[in-house]
Amino acid sequence: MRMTRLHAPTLKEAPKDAEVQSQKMLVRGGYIRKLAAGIYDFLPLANRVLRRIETIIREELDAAGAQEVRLPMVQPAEIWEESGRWGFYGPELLRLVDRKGGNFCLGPTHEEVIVELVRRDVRSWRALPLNLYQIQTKFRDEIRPRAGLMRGREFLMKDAYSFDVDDASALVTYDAMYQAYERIFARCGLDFRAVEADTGAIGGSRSHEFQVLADSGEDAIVSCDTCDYAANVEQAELPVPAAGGGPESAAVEVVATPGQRTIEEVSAFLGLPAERFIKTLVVTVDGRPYAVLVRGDHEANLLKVKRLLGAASVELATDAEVVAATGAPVGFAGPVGLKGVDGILADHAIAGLRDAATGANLADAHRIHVDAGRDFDARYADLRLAGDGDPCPRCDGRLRGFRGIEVGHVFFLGTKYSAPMRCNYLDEAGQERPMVMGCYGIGVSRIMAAAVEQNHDERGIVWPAAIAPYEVVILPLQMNKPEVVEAAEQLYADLARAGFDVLLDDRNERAGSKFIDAELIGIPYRIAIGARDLAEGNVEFKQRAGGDMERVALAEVTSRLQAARAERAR
RNA sequence: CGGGGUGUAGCGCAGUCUGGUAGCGCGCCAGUUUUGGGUACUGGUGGUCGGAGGUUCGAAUCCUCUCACCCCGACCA
Repeated sequence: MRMTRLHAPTLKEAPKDAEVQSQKMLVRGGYIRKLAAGIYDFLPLANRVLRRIETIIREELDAAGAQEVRLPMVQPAEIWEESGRWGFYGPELLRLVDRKGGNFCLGPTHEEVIVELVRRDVRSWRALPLNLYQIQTKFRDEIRPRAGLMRGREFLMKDAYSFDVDDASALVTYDAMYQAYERIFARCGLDFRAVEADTGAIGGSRSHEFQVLADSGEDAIVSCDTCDYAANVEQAELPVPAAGGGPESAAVEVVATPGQRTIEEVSAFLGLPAERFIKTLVVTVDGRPYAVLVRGDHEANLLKVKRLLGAASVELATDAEVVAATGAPVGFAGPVGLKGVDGILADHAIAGLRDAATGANLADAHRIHVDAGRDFDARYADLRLAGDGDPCPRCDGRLRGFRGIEVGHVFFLGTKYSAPMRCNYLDEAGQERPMVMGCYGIGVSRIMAAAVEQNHDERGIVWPAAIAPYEVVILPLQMNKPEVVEAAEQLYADLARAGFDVLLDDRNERAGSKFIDAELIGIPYRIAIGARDLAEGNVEFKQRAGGDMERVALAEVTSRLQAARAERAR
């Protein structure tokens, strides 16, 4: 491709609404343009990157036995009512009404559509397992789209759905997809971790996220420094700590703490370290108030509360609800004598606490010398959020915290959709059974952004070669020197013939502009042709990812690039 | 949805307080010049000042309403 023909409008300055590096660089490099909040145009360079990612996905999924389909984006409400999600999904589901008054939505995901497709035509155990996937634009009306492509409303996604005869077979499929995912992200040149994850709104019983490690990631994950345990912090389990205990403290005493609400304030005021505090959160569980206790230096994980109680919703109580439950303003709740709640739940770390401090359920007052067990009772469980430095639940190692960008997610769904939607088959005994499903997503456009987040420098993008829009860029440095232009044209033709995706910067620009744009766009290999070196029959070869500038004979360029390719493949 | 902020040329911004009919840098077009890290100079193109209504002799500027976008939070996962 010639730069004079390529529609890649590069910018010197990033638009002011760009927030993260990937967004700034993709906009500046002429890859994307924003049309509306969370909705982007993909220009030719971006389209090429997306296609290369798609190709890797298709190769690996086809090899794993999946088949590609294309499903509608506009979906009728009926199938969502049947699965129970029409009422459940919330405003994130963009709903439409057609001219006849029929209700539809833009597909945020395709479980309903695929189940409708499969149950219609698949009746026999002989047809299973079946695994279908598509690569398609999805729409989720996010309340707040942000971070460019990383959390848009419209985005490109690969979604796959598997159907098996039983759990054992479905787990084999799950593992095959898990391994295909590892190959896909590795081939894309990403540094990632597969982590145990919550199943969330999709539902199901087993789930892993594939997280690209990047400081700008929205997700917090922990990974053991010794074994291979890794999990989203929302999901991460913590081992039950050794029972604390110790001598009984003095009798509980109420002390005045005027205006001191946060652990930090009270800790400073009373001169007690945060780990001697019992933090008391009032939460509303399916409409009923509960107290959740965690140590002052810990954070509660409300998802764990939700799972423990099997609740549909758990949220932090409003100020009014706190007052109703504790009789005191927000900031002074405590477990001692707490009557206004349906139950008191406490993290394991609370069990051994002696001589602790906590809210007094009175305005401007706290209690000290509080002993767990003596002064209050609670139901103990693992309720806190894991973090950097916490013990691993599987071995003696320590958990380390990372930020991640979720680029893939695999779910073991079981019969969550197949049972209510009657997606059944007949087994060998002629018995009707629900199919056992799995679903598997990859954020294709998000991979593009994540790759940039993980691979850039101050000058621009540094694409992993496997997903770069072009492999080589040729820069003729003096367009007024016929021999330079001629050599560049010849090399361009030769490299194309040798099977390289090559870009020729044939613009009548100065050398500086060409270098700067080539670095911004991030093409892995750069061949600069200048009159001085050319007189000796040489050109300059440089890899975007680093390394020194190499002087290479013009005739050797193709073999030098082939060597670079081979090096990469190792 | 709550809080905060911004809308003026393709991009980045000044002008708004104190009303007088729109400007700077970059880009783009033409020419000259230059040619190994965003050359220099000259000339030029380009704007319903987010939109509607109002006040006024006169509104980018003041008032009312409205839309869009961004940030923090909640939400989602």
